[in-house]
Amino acid sequence: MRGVPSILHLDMDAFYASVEQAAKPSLRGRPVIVGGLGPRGVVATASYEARLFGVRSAMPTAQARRLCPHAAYLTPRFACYRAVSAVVLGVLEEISPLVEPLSLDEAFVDLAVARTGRAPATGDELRAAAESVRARIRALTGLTCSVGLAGSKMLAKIGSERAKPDGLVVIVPGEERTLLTPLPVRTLPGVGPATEAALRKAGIVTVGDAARAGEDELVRLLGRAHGASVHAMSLGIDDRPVVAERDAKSVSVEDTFDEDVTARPRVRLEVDRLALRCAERLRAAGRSGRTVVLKVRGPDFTTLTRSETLRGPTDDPGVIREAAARLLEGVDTTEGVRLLGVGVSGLADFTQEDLFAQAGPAVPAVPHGPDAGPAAGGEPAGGHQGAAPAPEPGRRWSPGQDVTHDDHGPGWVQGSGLGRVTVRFERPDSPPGRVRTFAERDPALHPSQPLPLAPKALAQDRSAGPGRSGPAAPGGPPSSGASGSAAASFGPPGE
DNA sequence: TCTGGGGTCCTAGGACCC
DNA sequence: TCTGGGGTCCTAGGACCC
Repeated sequence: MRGVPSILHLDMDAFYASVEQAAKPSLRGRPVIVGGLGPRGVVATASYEARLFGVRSAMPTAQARRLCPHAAYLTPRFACYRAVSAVVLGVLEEISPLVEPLSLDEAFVDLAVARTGRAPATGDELRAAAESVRARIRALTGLTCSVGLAGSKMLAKIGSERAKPDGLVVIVPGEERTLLTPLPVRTLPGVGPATEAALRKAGIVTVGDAARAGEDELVRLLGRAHGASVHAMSLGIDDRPVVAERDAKSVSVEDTFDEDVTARPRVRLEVDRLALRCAERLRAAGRSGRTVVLKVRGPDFTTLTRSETLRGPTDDPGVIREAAARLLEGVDTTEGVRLLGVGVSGLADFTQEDLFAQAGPAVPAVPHGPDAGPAAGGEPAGGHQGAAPAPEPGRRWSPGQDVTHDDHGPGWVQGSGLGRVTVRFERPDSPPGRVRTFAERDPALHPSQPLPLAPKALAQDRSAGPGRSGPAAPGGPPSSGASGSAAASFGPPGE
């Protein structure tokens, strides 16, 4: 808790959808939905135009299609979102060394620590710093964001929520309780559907109710840590510091199949693939871990996990694959599986080279008792039963994907099927483009890299300086570093 | 209309050790 | 012969977040 609102929470507005609209001129002002497009996909982000039809994040895409059939439905392009996110983080890091990213589109910043010179100290200076951040992000990316300023993380986040879209809300220290009291308990971080239901049963509906209930009662209802935390938050007490650089503690990959997979050999094959993908990610991150986790979700959506801790950390694909395979032998999949996942936790900073330590489990392997492998015998050796193949990255044309045609230049895939692909030829800085249709195997059509957003805005920013950053912006001179790295970071290929 | 993928943190029970 | 408490590690599950 601080006497000045020096914690900033920034949230990009409808981030994935807004990036798509910035990259694809024909989609501006239209409903855009980014997410999984398969039969079991869900919405990741809906543009504000799509929200008018009731489409929300986490909604099944099939439901979104009924609510808003005329929207553009696009597959996420994470390489592009990561590049834009890097530009945004660059802006934040210009003003403070203490930046804590929460995801590609959200971050906390501690404004009490300056990158250069004196940190903004008064309410007016803090507000000016926040407005300059918003203006700079807009200039560099063309995108809008919402910002909350408060004396704690919780309130800064509540502030940015209330600022949406494209606004700034300052929560003045001293007014926290008045603001919080009437809000639904669900507003507090850590209160989800289950906690909300448990509290409602006890007659606790608002933040004020929770504060009045007292810590002992909340601990009784929610358990030690959770109860104490909800109680403190309900009083506006939140001393969590902004923490930069947090090392990942686990790495995992998972796939939901278009149809449940029942054939045991196919289940084993998918677990193998996932284990190899997981090892790749681990190695790419330069990490290794001791505990291998297998995740299995059945047709009824119940999920189980099985884990095994090795004697030493590993990033060896073979070791991870064998551990995952051992774990699978202890799981009955005769009813079929909806999802499989493989993860590694207990991450170490270094890669252990000791092969002996990697060779086996730390505890005796899964006992080969009566319940060790229930399905092993009666498995129909059958074929693949129509289940869709695992996603093949990059093989098929997917809606939203960047492409280049030898004659027509850069564009993006609007749709495909029946041996044909439709492509719209436009760029972030062009007028809305035309659509052309090709054979799926047309040798002149190639997957390509995302183009940088708003190059005009970038050029303008370089020649004229930051348009609205105001007098004596505390972030120091507009660095060309952010825009330079912006362009550079569009280089590396996505998957 | 059934419900993605990547994470984090907490709880609880049993094993094992002192 | 019976009884005890604390600490750590491992496993499994669940809630929550974006």
